[in-house]
Amino acid sequence: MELNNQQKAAAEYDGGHVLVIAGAGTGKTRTLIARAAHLIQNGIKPYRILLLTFTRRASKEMINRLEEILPDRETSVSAGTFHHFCLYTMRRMPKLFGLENATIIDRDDQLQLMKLIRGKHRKKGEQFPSAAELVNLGSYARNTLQPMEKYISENTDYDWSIIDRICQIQKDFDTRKKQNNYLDYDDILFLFSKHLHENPDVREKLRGYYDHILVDEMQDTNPLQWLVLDGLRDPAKLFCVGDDAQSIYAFRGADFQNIHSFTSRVPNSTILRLEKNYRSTQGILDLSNWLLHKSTINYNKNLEAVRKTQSTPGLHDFNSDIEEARWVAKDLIERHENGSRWDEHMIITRTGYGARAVESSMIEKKIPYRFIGGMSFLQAAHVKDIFALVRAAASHHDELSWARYLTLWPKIGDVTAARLIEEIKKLNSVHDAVSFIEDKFVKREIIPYGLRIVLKHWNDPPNAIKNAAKFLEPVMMKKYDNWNTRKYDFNLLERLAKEHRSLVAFIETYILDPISTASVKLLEEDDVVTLTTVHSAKGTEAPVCYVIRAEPNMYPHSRSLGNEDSEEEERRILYVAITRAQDELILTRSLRFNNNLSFYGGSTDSHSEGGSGYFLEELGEPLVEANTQGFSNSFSDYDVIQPWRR
DNA sequence: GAAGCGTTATACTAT
DNA sequence: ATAACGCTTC
Repeated sequence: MELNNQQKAAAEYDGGHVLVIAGAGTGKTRTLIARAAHLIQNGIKPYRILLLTFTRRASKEMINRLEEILPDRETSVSAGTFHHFCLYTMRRMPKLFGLENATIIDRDDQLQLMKLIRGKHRKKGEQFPSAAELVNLGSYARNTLQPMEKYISENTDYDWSIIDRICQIQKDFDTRKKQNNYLDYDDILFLFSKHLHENPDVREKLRGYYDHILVDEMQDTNPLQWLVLDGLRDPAKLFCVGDDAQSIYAFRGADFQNIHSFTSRVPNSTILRLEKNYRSTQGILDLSNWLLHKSTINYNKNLEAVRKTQSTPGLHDFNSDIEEARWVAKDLIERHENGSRWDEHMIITRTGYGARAVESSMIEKKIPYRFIGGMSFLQAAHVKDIFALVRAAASHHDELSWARYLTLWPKIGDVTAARLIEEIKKLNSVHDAVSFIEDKFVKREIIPYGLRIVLKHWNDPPNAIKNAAKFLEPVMMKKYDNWNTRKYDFNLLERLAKEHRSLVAFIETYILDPISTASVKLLEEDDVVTLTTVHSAKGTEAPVCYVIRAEPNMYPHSRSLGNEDSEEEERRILYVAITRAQDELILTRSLRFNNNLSFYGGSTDSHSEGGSGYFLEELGEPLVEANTQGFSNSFSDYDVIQPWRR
């Protein structure tokens, strides 16, 4: 593999711990792979290298590329996300961590559980933080290692009376999780890190496992994740790669400044830099540099292209998001007809919701695409129904799943289900629970029968899913009026299940790394346009990138207004979006709703102080080629039928 | 008292 | 598309 001097110095560094500060497009991934290959070639056993990435997608890609350059060797490097790594390490030694029958729960389950608890604490008609906010507050406090009380009092305007109650709710939430043997995302890291730091046996054992720990996207690790890394180092050496200008996970507790304190936090460590951009043309980088230079923060970044080809980003204005979407589809088709592959194009959106119009246009024009980061396949109500049945059969402590399964049946509502679950929790096993339900519903034996079916196929995931779906079909047919479009999803689910030996592992895999509906449907097709959120686009690139809805209230997003740090993070989000482009960058926006009106009610008058602070307000030539052809005073197109309202 | 139905509000990023 | 909410029915 060819490397430049800086990349080579990093890949072959033979000292203590290292932080590699690498700007966008400077060959971060390439250097990480080269580092792993270098270590293996010098006699390090692959399984003694731990590679932590942010998504499973990234770890898969790195392993594949590593196998390409080291074809004849054993290349099974230990790789995964922080959550994946922690969970599976604990699963391998369940007794050490006291984790034998844990069920992993996702955000939806957290919300569900929180709603139950909030309901008990809230007085009727009272304004009180939503379940989602309560979950967020708790999660943020844990990920930043702060006491709830301190975090809420310093960062919200709630009275002490409310704060006390929020803290009590959090305690109840934790208790409820323990009763149900639930582990949420934070618990996985928290439990792992707790044992790592408090139990010397665990610590010695784990520290002996690895010689080198390679970490991607270091700027997005939060204090809790840092605790995990910190406990694993020495003798293992850290090799962390990151870019402060690409830190976009503050909402999850990451602090872009953590990059700057690396050498003080880690004794015997060095900073190396990668500075040459291989990805983009200078025109794209000029715009990126301009964006960062307008910040009050000095990122000390000035990207310079190695590539000699020139291109100026385009800026296209439209009357509405619908016109904008149609133009993007039309432009894609033109490029495809001129010989480009679909997969050379990436459409980047700030929010999943903001991509709706574009998605409709793609469907309408039959452009193949996959959506990364949108609504997860598992979040669809009908898939959750199947999973509830499977999970209920896995654990009689899993109250959320039992509640969902039981309330699918007529005449069983929340209250009846809750009563039954109270009894079920006192039993000793799932089998006792099923027998109990059989006794309770002697005249409705179909209700326990579903559980029997799943248990019968327990060691055969695809058949368990197939039979569970078949069993629930009459119920779901009644529940969903668009059943015909939903039912095909179960074939896909069955196919996914084939790759797993146990039902629990199957479900866990997709809770830890959800897969979007569109990408499941396109498992076999690979020449597709990628539609992605900025957050999911991190680490990827494409020859042609459309940054859609690059308008006021999106960059910065209206929800961030008023908080300087949040607005600054929005700048980095836009920076990440535009630095994905290799050959061509196309910014599109519709100003129609934004000149005087706002989506969320805040003032968008960008000329007043503390206004929208729109990042592209003063953007013009020569940084971009402005195109206002699509923008007119004609309102005629606005009342056209909106394609997604079919 | 509990279930079930119809109406309405809501929509940022993610392991 | 989905969940919360209020109202009616059993």
